[in-house]
Amino acid sequence: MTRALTRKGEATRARIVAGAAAEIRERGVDEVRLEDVMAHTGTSKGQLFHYFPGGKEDLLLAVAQHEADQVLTDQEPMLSNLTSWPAWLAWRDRLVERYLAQGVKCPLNGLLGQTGRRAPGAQAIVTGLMWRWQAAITEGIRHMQSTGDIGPDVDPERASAALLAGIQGGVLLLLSTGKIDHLEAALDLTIDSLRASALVTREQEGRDNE
Amino acid sequence: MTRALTRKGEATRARIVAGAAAEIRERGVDEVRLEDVMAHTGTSKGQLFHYFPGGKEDLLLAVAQHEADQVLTDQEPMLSNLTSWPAWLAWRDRLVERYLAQGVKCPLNGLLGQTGRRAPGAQAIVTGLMWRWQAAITEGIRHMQSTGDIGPDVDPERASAALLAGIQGGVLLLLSTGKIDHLEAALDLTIDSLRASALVTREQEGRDNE
DNA sequence: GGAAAAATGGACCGGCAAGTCCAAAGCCCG
DNA sequence: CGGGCTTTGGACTTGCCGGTCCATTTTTCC
Repeated sequence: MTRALTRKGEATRARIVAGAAAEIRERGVDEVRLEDVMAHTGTSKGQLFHYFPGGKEDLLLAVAQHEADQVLTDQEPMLSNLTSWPAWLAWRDRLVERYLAQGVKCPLNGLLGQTGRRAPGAQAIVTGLMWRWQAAITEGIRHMQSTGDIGPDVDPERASAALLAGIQGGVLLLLSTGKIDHLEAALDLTIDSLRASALVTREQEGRDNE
Repeated sequence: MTRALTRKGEATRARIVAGAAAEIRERGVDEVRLEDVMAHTGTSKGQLFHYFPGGKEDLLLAVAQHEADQVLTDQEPMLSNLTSWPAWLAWRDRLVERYLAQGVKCPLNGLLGQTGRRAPGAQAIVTGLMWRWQAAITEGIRHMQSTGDIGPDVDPERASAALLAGIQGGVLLLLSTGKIDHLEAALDLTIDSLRASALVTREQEGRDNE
């Protein structure tokens, strides 16, 4: 049922999504007019509604999915290999670098809370993104626990929840203040505290051996 | 220059701001029509433009200021008295309680990033809010340092930046997932790590005395 | 090579909501 | 009490923009 797209159609559809995404990053979700997308991608209104029968909302959904996936791929291969402290730091640096470059243009920014309530699908996409993101971090913490680099008292779910919150808040503060400091502080302090969890354990072990 | 408002005018203006704020909390910024505000506050279009010559944007600005102030007053008197660990916990509880109650309706949510770029004033209001918020936390940390409840190695600016990021991210994740867990985790783990900073210092002192 | 399906272009419609305007009413103060 | 201000009501204008529709061209596939 799904397919009736020729190769050309596929390409056009992809061009529209990419162009719309760029436009949204530039201007913001609710500033983008279908007309802008048409101009930016060299397409006509007929095409837009051909490929996205649900109109704007439909297109927005596709863009959101596209961008959500992008967020995670941008963190690879670091995010999936949080297996040593240098790897964690590399991941941290990638995040900072990425968001510094992105600056104030957050494509998914508009999809939260009420803004996203009108499009339940968009909400779901963001939720899914957060879920996958946190799962990857949890995985990393578990691995570090297995090697003794993170103390066994740390609750991986809770710790990853806190770390993800720090990241999201850091980005949000970057958006509103233009400063990267909050993101850096949140990452560094949270990661440091994970490292400390192992040290404390080791100290205790050391003491036990005395 | 500022005043040409009679008492009645003042009251009407306040009624409009309060009503618009309520409407925005309920429906979201970009879903609210001037007409809704009129209906909700029993006013006419003439009045709206009389009190807010700049139209919708002008009104939105007033509402934003109103809500930003509210965010901080809601945390008082705890926020200004972070002078003992019980006080910190009380503040933490207040935050959780407040955002749990607010749930998914964040009035300032829409003002960030691109959405707020069209209204530079709104951006400034949010930035100001964040700045004041962080300053209060910094103050609390400094005080705890002065009593030895937080280690001297902690950088108050950096720590408060991280904590604020955790809070913002926690609220954002509450908005998108409906779960309060992230906010709680961020608050608890960050505060715990502040407590730990004092313990480490004490341990070191203890060892120095050995 | 030709029919069916997909892709494209763009004119047109319709509704919605912000903002304008002015006339009428009410309030303040000498 | 009366003139000039503020306040109020609401009809009207206006532009915008999403969505519809159909005619034309291109592709696909037998």
